[in-house]
Amino acid sequence: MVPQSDSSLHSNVSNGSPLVDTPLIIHASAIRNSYLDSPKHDPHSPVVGYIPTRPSEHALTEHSMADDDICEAGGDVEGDDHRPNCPHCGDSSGTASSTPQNIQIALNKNQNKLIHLDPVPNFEDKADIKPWLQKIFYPQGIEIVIERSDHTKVIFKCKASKRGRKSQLPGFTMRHAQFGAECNDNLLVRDPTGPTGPARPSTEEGCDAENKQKKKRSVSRFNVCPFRVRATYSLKRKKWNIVVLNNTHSHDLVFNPDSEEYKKFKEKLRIDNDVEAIKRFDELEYRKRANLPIQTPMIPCDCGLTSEIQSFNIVLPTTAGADSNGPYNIGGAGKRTTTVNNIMTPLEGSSSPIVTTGASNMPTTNNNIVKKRKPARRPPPRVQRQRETMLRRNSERGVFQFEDGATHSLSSLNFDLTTSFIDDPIPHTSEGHAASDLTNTDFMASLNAGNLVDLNEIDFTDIFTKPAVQPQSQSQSQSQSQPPATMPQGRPTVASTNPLRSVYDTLDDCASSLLTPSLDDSKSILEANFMSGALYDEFMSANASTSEPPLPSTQRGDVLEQLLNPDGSPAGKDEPLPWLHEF
Amino acid sequence: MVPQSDSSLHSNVSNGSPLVDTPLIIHASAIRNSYLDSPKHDPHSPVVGYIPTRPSEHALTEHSMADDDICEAGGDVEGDDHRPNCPHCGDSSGTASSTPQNIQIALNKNQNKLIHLDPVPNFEDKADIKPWLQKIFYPQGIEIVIERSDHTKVIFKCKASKRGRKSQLPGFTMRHAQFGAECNDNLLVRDPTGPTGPARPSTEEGCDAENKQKKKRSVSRFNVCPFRVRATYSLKRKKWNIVVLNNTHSHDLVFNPDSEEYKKFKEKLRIDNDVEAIKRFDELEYRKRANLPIQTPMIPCDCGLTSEIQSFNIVLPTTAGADSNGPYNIGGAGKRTTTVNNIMTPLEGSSSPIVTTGASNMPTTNNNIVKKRKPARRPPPRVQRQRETMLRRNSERGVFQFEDGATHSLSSLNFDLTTSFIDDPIPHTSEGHAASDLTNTDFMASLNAGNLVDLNEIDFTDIFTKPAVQPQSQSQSQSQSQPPATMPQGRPTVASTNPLRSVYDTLDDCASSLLTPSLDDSKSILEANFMSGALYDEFMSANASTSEPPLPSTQRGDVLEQLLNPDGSPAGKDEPLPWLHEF
DNA sequence: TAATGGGTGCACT
DNA sequence: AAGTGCACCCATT
Ligand SMILES: [Zn+2]
Ligand SMILES: [Zn+2]
Repeated sequence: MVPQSDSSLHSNVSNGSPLVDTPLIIHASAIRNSYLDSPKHDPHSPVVGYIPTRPSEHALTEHSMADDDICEAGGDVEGDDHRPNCPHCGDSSGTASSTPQNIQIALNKNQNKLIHLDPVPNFEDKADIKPWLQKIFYPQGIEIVIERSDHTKVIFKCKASKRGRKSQLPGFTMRHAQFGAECNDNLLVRDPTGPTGPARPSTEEGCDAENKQKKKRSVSRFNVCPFRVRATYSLKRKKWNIVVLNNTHSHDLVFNPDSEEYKKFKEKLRIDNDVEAIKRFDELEYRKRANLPIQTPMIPCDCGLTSEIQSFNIVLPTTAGADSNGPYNIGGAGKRTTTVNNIMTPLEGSSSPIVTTGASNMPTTNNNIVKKRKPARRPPPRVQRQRETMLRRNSERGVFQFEDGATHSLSSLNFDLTTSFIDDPIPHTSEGHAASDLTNTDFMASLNAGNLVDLNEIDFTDIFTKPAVQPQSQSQSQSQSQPPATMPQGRPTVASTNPLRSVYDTLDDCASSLLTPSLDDSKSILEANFMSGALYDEFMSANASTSEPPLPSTQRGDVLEQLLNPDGSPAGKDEPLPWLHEF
Repeated sequence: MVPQSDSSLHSNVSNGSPLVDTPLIIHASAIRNSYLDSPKHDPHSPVVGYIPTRPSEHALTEHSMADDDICEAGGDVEGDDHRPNCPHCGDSSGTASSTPQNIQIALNKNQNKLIHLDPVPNFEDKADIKPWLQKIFYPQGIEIVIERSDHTKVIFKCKASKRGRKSQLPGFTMRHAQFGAECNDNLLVRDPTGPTGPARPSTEEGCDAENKQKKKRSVSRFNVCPFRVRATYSLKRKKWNIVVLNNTHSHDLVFNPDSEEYKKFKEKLRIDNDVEAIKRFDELEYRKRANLPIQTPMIPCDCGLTSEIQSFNIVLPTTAGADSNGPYNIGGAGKRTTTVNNIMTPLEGSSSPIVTTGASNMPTTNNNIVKKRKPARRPPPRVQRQRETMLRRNSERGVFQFEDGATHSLSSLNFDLTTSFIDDPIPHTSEGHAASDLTNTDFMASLNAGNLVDLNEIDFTDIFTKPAVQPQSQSQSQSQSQPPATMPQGRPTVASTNPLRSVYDTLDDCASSLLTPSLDDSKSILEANFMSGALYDEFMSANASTSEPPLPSTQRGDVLEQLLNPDGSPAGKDEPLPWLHEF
């Protein structure tokens, strides 16, 4: 039934955050996998535009022409007729390709914020997805857990933060103060997020002002973070598709190398002999343990608008339609929003409306930019094979692209532990948790100077594929000398602090539903990405402000060399890596 | 901290239903297991009195004297000093026995409604507990699921009802209408019960009156039923203890033989060759499938106050302290309360106070009765062995005892499917779901005529014990000719419709937190108990009003006979049992 | 410590 | 953004 479907859709879009989000375009990063394999997710769900990558070898030929298309999102407002023909959108016909006007339609509708991680490995096992995602999100300070899964779907979300008092973790644990009793009865009402945790309402004990200070109120801290990663398996395409649903967090992003989950993850890397990843994470761990405010650069964006990614840190005010009735803790976030918005955009944390429709607010010039950029970014089909390897690499870096064509990492990482970890779902009225002033424009801008091309990245795709698939991957990894397809060919990296204010505004709109509180300025804001190591080198050498020495050459050995000489890399993760001491 | 403990306690008592409940005394039914093994539950939680059974072979000798004691509940109001010395209450000293004044103290406090299922099998495997409980609760229309478990604890609760439209179950499924959009935003706030389900708030779509009639609002129906069964393993005693926490339901009790869980349960019975149980459930199934308004008699009470068990069906109004802030859906239940109370006690669904303190309302005579009965019911330690078998039997019948000494089944069962199944946690303002008028006083009263002694009950304890333990059980089952210890020795069954109004009132108080809505009078009210078959026979023959023919003799063959001749019983559960046609 | 309470990962349905 | 059954946890006392 249409009403059924529509209402269903609304529950996700309008209810959750009825805000109008600008469509996001993932940076079609690397991989041999055909985007044609992406599963059709809920046709009623708004689909974001994306830049498809090269079709895989088994890709349907009729889809190869979609190479330059943009799978734009169909808003649920008008209906679902204007479904794009993008395979991501579930179009199995594969005959019609998305047209520019489709993009316009998509942009002009209320759309959810979905980020397609298009080229993903051909996971043979559902269990391979999580490690792959962990590689991407751990460096971003995001610990993912499975919210739900079945044969054809895995929903990831942020791990619930440990509530209450001091965590059991030894060293510094970002465990924050157990938030005082905030009388936010509405919180749980608004937060249906946690599918597992019981919604412990703030009962009388919780809200009656100065009741027992300890507030034993079994603070069932509902997991309110709206961030989701949805992996769906398309039986038709026989491929997993991964989409970031809400690139938004109700908490700080903190990499915690002490978490049990991370240890398991790390152990798996060792078992898989994933030396490159091990190195990367050893680096991360060292920085973390040394409490070094080292800033891992975020994945630079080829559009030169990297700094705009900061808008992701903006907590938008509750927007029209959602206000405090949304399923998410919009109301609570609204308070933080004020703080955050003061940083990026002085929206005054109003539960309003500045955000109407992302696309509508977006100047057409931006749209045009998107459209214009796509072709430029997309090499002709004949370079397909070469690009695939590079695309995969970037994919593993967690590189994504906005509609403006900018590639950004999904989130920022706060390495500094001094920050009171805001895992408190209860919206403190600017309790200080959301202390904020992201005056790191310089930092972000400096990232633009980084060289985006990394020829020494190891291909991690094989890790998640069964040995049988590895030969293919191996051969692909040989073609590392090719620049990543994510890099606009011949298109110069635009170093801009705020050259495209219109785009900036667009991003703000896009982040209308973001809850991520601002990061304390006292802490270092880090944009880390799991495969940013080499990029980091480039960045460090190119960016004097951070003045970080380049990583040792071991970081960039070619694939075979590293695979054959796994011990050549500093695998000891608990002892400071020599080359890390330089930081 | 006392305040800490108190608040914790209140969250269960005062918050959930701050009503003052009269302590419940389980009918120390059969089993060889020593009551000494019962775990000490939260010392701050009100403990109900109980009649301990014989200590087991490994029972501490110093506890055998507690045989005639009553483990009374210590209210959390005054503190926890007056802890009874009952092993159930966690008193490991075992030296001092509960005194009558202890009972008085307990009765005079606000107490939780805890029902100890004292003699339970010595489960060797945690997984054996659920089937054992299923035997007890399935016939009562209660499908239990595990809410949480670990090595030392299993918490059961009612299975969440299937929400939304027609269930997938073939025949009649008591799935009711997907409750219309009741704007009960508070509901979820008040219902922290479900530890697993997300609290889907009634968002704007849910409450904005006539929004899409379908109300797709992914009706996350929080599982609001407060009913809990807690099985805890005492490392000290090396024994499992089982307690019914809230003998209260936010829904009708309907036996659904079509549920998958039930089928599994039934299959397990077959695997275990539990012919007697299979027969019992075949009978239940037949009645259900035939939609026969056959009334399975509730377990008669030896105190002659069986009809008072009906108070369990009373939904008490939200009481002082809890009102709508309780963790449970008290507010919603309050509305139903009106309906229900109109039946049993015209409390006018007020959130009030007729109920103050169960004990205080209870005449001391009742307390005296309890005290007096204990000795009479408790044979001297020397008959210990013999009684254990019988005790176990009654235990498996789910026989419980109130402080008044009456033994009741825990709940009533509504077999009639025409009833709109009230699994809607959202409190309808007397939407008709809680249609009610329990004018079955005659029926209930007639139950008192039933013969309580059942010498033909099979001992099911073996079923849940490993084969290694079976020999013991087998030998025990030989002593069936012994009357169950639960039967007052020489004490006549008191047939009373309402002879003890004071006790009746007490029971009302006791049920102050009950949420179970009234049953439609148009449906048959059934008090079923899994081992009630033989009792049923007695009842049928003794009670002309129901005029049910006695069950075939196969129902009462002795243990060995049935075990050796499992095929002799009508195991075909899908075909009507011949002897059931008579109903 | 044992006991008792609760959060939450996550797959089953 | 399936809901929930269930267990592995953790926290408190
Ligand atoms: Zn998050
Ligand atoms: Zn229930």
